[in-house]
Parts: sequence; structure tokens; C-alpha cells
Amino acid sequence: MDTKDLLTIGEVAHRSGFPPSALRYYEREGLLRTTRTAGGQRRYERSVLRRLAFIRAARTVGVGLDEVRHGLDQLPDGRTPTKADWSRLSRSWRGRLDEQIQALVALRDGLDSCIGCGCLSLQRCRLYNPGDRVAELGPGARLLPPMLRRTPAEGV
Amino acid sequence: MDTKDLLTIGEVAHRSGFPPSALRYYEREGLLRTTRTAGGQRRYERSVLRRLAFIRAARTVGVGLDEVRHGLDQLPDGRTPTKADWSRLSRSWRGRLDEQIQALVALRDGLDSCIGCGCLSLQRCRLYNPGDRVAELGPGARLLPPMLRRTPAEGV
DNA sequence: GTGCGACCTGAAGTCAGCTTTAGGTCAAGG
DNA sequence: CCTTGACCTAAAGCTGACTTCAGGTCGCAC
Repeated sequence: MDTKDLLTIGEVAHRSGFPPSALRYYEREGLLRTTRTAGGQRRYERSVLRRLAFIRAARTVGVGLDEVRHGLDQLPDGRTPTKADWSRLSRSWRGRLDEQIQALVALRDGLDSCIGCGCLSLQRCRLYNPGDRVAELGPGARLLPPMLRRTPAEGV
Repeated sequence: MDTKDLLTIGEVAHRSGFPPSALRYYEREGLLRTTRTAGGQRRYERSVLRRLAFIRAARTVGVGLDEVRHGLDQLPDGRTPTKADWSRLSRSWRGRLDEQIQALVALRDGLDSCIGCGCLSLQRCRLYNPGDRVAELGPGARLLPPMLRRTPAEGV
């Protein structure tokens, strides 16, 4: 049995690099689950480390906790996730990363031709205002493409 | 003369897509300058639209306002920025975007081989923990590479 | 000259994602 | 049994980038 093979919050913190405060926070937010000792202290299964690695990678590229939770929710509930489970998850995230990369490339190239050349015209600029739809949106309307607005991020 | 050719905050908001509150905020933060009417209302020069386009593009890819201000500070003070001025600015930002793109590509490929295959081992994972230096950093130490920590962002 | 929409200011509020603080409790070694 | 470091909770605090609010002013058309 690995019933005895549980980790304290300090151990998880040390191995994952997340401070205990973040681990508690993630638990409150429903990204992690723990068991408790009789006295109420947290005990973590080893599999939490894998989840944390996923969280770390996702946060690094700027994915918000809501989205991370959705991703993790796709993992099986009772049993330990299999290779296939992680693989499925990975495929969906790969698409997301590809999108982000494309957006950055487009922006970089746009900057070269647009800001770089000094022609930055608000009405014409493809980068800045791809379809000239800006005025139609309400006051305070956001220009950011939905994809880019998904999350405020550390990553970037 | 284009002395009479000034824009009200409402006009700038409409043309730039930034709400007036954001324009006032950017002014307080030193990203924008304005002249005032006798009665104290803001009047913007047309060139502010170009600055705002730059701000928009930068924010979109996740650059923080501090960095944006630094970028804009490189523009000439008295005269209207020339093509060469914008071009110089663009070159420095291009490098930044290239870095970000590379980081995302690395992460995507890392996810493919690391999370995707189910092997996610904290001690070994190159993506997660490139040099195993994690435990040596203080409590609460951040793993994000400095480049990725530059700014919380909308972009990405 | 009057009406009224656009504008002004300072201060407070918001949101994400955590961290910090205060005031205790647990668990394991000696 | 006692000590002591690790752990617990709730609540408040923080940063960045703005938005919202309250209460008042401007300026232009009629």
C-alpha cells in the first residue's frame, strides 16, 4: 500500500517550488485536493506533484487559474491519471500554445511593417485594428482578440 | 497652423478605443501629455493616437506600463517622432517579441514531450525545472525565468 | 442666457493571484 | 511529558491596471 506514502505541505512545497500559501490557495480554489490527518493537517498524494507541474507550466505561459482548473477537471476523478489522460490534455493545450505563438509572430511582423515604418495609422493599421470595427463597439470596448484576453499572466 | 487641430478626450477615446478613464490614467502615469483649455479640459495632439497605438500593441503582447513608458521615453521630446524614431523603438521591441516567441515554442515542445507522454517527473523535467535549482532558492522562490516574469499581461 | 452633454477631480472600488499576519494547534524527538 | 518546529484558519494586505462614483464645471448650440 502507499497509504502511508503521503506528503506534508512542507514537502510538497519543497519539491514543487510553490510556497505553502500558494498550495493552500490552490486548494481553496479547487485545483487540488488533500486528505487530512486526525489533527487537521494536510496530507498530499504523490500525484499532486504532477498536477502542480501542470499548473506551473500553464501559469508560466499565462493561463489563468480558471482555465487551469478546467484543464485539470478533465482528468479522471477517482483513479490516478493515465498516460492517455495527460496526453489528451496536452493535445488541447498544444493548440492553445500554437495560437499564442501565432499571435505573437503576427504582432512581431506587424510591428516591423507597421510601427517600424512609422506609418502607424489607426484607421488603417491591420495590427492595431484588424477590421476597423473599433468604433462600433461600446464605450470602453476592448480591442484585444478574445484569445489574447483569456488571461492576465505572468507568462507572456 | 494645426494649433486649432486638437482633439477632445471623447474624440481620442472614440478613435483609439481606449475609454476616457484609461486616457486619464495613462496621463497620470506619464505615458501621455496633454494641453488644457482655459477651463481646464484636455486637448490632445494628433500624435497621441500613434502613441496610443503603440501602447495598445505593447499591452496586447503583455508588456507592462513601466516598460511601455520606457519605450515611449525614447521618443524625442519636443518634435514629432520621425520614422527613424519609431523604427529604433521597433527594433528593441522586436527582440523582446522574439524572446517571448521562443519561450512559448520551448514550452509547447516541452509539453509535447513531457506532459504529453505522462512522464512528468519533477526532478527530471527540463521544462519544469531546468536545472534542479529549485530547492536552493528561498521559500516562495519563483521558477519563472526572468524573461517571463517581466510583466503580468493580457497578452499571451 | 440657458440648457445639457461632455468634461473635470480625488477617492474609492475591482479583479487576479497570491502573501502576510495574528493567534492558536499538531506531532515527533528527547 | 515537554518542547519546538511545522502546521492550521480567517482575514487583511498587496500589485497592476484600470473603472466607478460623487459632486461639481465647461462650452457650445439655440
